[in-house]
Amino acid sequence: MSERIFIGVAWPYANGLLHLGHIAGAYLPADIFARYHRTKGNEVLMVSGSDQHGTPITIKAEQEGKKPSQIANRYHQQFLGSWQKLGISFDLFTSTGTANHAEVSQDIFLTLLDKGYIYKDAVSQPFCPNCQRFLPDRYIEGTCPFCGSSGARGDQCDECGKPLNPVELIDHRCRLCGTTPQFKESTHCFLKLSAFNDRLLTWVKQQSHWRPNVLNFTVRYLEEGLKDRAITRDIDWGVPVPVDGFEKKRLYVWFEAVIGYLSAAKEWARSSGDEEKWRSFWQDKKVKSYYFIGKDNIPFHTIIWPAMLMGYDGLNLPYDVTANEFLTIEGRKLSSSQNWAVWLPDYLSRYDPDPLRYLLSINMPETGDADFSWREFIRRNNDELVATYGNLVHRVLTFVYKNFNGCVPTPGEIDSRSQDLLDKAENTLHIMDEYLGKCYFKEAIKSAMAVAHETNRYLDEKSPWKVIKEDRQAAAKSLYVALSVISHLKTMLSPFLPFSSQKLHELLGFEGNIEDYGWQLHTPLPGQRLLEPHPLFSKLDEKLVEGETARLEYTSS
RNA sequence: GGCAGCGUAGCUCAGUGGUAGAGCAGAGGACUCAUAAGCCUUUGGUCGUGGGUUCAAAUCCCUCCGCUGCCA
Repeated sequence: MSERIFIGVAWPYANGLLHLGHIAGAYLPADIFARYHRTKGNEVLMVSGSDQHGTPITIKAEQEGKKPSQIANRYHQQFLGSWQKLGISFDLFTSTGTANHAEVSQDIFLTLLDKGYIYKDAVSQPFCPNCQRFLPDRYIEGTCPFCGSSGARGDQCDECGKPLNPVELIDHRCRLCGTTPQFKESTHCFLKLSAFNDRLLTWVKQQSHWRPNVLNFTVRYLEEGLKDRAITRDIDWGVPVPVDGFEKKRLYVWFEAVIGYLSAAKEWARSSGDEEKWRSFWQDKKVKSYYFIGKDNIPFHTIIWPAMLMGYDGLNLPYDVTANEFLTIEGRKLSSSQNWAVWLPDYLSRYDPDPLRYLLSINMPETGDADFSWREFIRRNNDELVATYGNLVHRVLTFVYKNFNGCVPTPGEIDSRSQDLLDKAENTLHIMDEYLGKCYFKEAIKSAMAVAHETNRYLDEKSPWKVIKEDRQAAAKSLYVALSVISHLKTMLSPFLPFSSQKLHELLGFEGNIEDYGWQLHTPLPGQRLLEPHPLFSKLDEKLVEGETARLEYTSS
């Protein structure tokens, strides 16, 4: 029975590069999940896009003397290149800068306004009399009242990390011209989150399949009680507020960005030629919607976005919000501003995608923070990916290629030891079904690797290189079984290691796209022609550890 | 200051009431098809500290220490 699965992935902010934390936290698990479901024959819609709005982008633009849209576009192009190289298979990766997104956001806004879930209220806002404009928190700087640093911003002090309100700053001033801001009344729109508190709590408590950290965090948040939040700002970069008198205001990013999940689905439908197709993912109650995000994003996806959807009515609520924990680098918290990170474009310029996908899969921050270190990366690549799996494939393929004219041998009758191994492979496929369906990625890939391990053991027991001298038929049988298991492994590992799986698919003499062969075992046929074997992965020199780690130290300030 | 999480073998991590686990690193061995890879055997932990509940605790409760995150 084919299912339909909607996959929403966190929207990366278009003011900086992607790093491994983003990948381990959201993009890789989402991609594994999408590939798995597509291989099973399910209909998948996986979308995301770059988040182009917000003051960090306008500040960066002003610093560089460019338009915000130029900054956003530059990073958007970078993102697209990274997805392609890393094999993150979005059905659509758009941005919040499209006319479609503005239209969809305004529709949701107006509907919520109309239903009374959005109301207007006056608030006091910092205003620069010289620039004649209201100032977002980040446009105010001054001296931090806690640590005395002179470069603190209105939202936070980078030096000591304390969050701040603009009024708390000592000697606060406009970041653009240095004038001391006044406080002026401004009318804004508020989302009436308080109206959804009870409904959300009832709904959330039914989600027993959510990860405990997501569920607990959300319940506690709701039990404390939601406060209404302003969803407009006095800025000119963003989605216009479709209300008279709000011409100089914009929708606040956290309200508008989550709507991207819906607007992207609509854009995807339009470009597929069937404008109404988005409905099959958003209005069919049987569809399950999954959201892959980092843990810092939980309340937006388990509270705010569901509240907006409840208020709008008629669209599917999230089925699961799989928030991953954080990735640390060499034991230290990742920090973009301190440049303590491994940047994805940099990684991809020097290494293959699958080794990274492997490491981040088997050491995914699913239930707790996980660490990335270059030493561990190289070790996992050399001792596990190359030695256990890659070498298994290579030793079998080269031996068969040399001794059986490059063709799959004919097995004869299968003995019980061989049958046990084949059964284990088949069982593992079912076990992985179970794990992947629940988004347990670590356990899933571990069980596949256990099959590779078992197959190495099997080969040593059967030692076809010795047996072939007296009993060619017996050697043919064990090699045929090994080839079969390898063929199964390429399927099991394909959501995790798409590039090498496709390569192995071809080495084994299969044609076309591995994904089209389905989530089932494909035994090569006796006589099937193999391609000349080449190793799937390469060993990495351990000396790289030193260089890469030093590079990290050097670039971080 | 409030809330939450974490602290398990040298390293990276599993393990939520019933005789401490995996991989890697270390030691020894048999093999040679393979990217000196693979296979077998093995060393190694009073599960952060102190207390409590229980027939039984890494696992539940409390104290403290250390680290992290969120909030104020």
